[in-house]
Amino acid sequence: MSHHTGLVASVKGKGYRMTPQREMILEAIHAEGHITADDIYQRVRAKSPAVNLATIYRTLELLKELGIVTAINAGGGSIHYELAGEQPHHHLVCEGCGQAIELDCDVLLPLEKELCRRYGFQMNLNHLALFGLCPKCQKTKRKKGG
Amino acid sequence: MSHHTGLVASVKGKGYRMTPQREMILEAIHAEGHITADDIYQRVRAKSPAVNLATIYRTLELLKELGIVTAINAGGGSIHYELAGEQPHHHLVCEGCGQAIELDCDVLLPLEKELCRRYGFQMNLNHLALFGLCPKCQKTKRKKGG
DNA sequence: TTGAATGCAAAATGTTTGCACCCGG
DNA sequence: CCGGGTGCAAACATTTTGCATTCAA
Repeated sequence: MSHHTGLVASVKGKGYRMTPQREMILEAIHAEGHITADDIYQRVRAKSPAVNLATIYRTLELLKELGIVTAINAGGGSIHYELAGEQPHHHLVCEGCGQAIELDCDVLLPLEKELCRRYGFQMNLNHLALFGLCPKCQKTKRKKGG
Repeated sequence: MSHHTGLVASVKGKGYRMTPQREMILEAIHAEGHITADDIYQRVRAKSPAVNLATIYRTLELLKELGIVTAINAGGGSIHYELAGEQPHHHLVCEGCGQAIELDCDVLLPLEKELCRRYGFQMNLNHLALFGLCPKCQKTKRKKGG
């Protein structure tokens, strides 16, 4: 009984088949929190070398449609995926080293309110990626000549 | 005498050559405000069919290094470029109708401060796109059944 | 049994690079 | 003149697609 049993049920419940590939993919996403298609591929291949990258992408597409995972375009190459349904949260993506820091969603509430008040704009809080520099890379940049 | 004369001077002033290609590329960015590499390519090709896409990318790379243009990763495929030096600004992008509302940058200052205080994260305020629904599309969505 | 799911290979997309030639300063 | 800039072609990285085969239900 693995930790993503509920997700397996989600897929089956919506009339889709559960395959070992899909189970491994869900497991990988669950384990990493957020992960790229290729990282899922590496992880799955470690268990089962025959699995194909196309399957990863097709499965991710399906899981997106089912609302089970969300895509995060963190910029700079590849898309990250994570389980939806987790309470909405956000990432601070470092433009220096690429790491993504998790961001408590309450940090954004004042901004959400203000956008609504000033522009009548209803901000999408499903998932947001903010770009910038993490503490470490700020230092590095200062050394190199910023 | 075109409108991007100052930009041409910027490039030459920093010891780089000004070529017809670079001039057309600058003109395209200036004309569109923000634009993808491929859209620059189309625009430039209309004037001068021999120009190569690789030149567009190499020029954009140079212009970025010189601080003349900024790259905006708006998610979903291709990177947008715009002239730097414009005062930093942001967009509220409506997921319903696609329109982009300009956003005063002072709205983001409290958030910037908080991210710095809580995470030591230095947010990139060059250009930000926030997604959501404009007032009109909020109404539409309510009608259709949201 | 049977059509959804997979593997494989090839294509599409966006971007980068090596190299010989060219031309702006 | 000469090194930076260009065109061209090919490589690259990520993602998508067509098709024959396989397997979950």
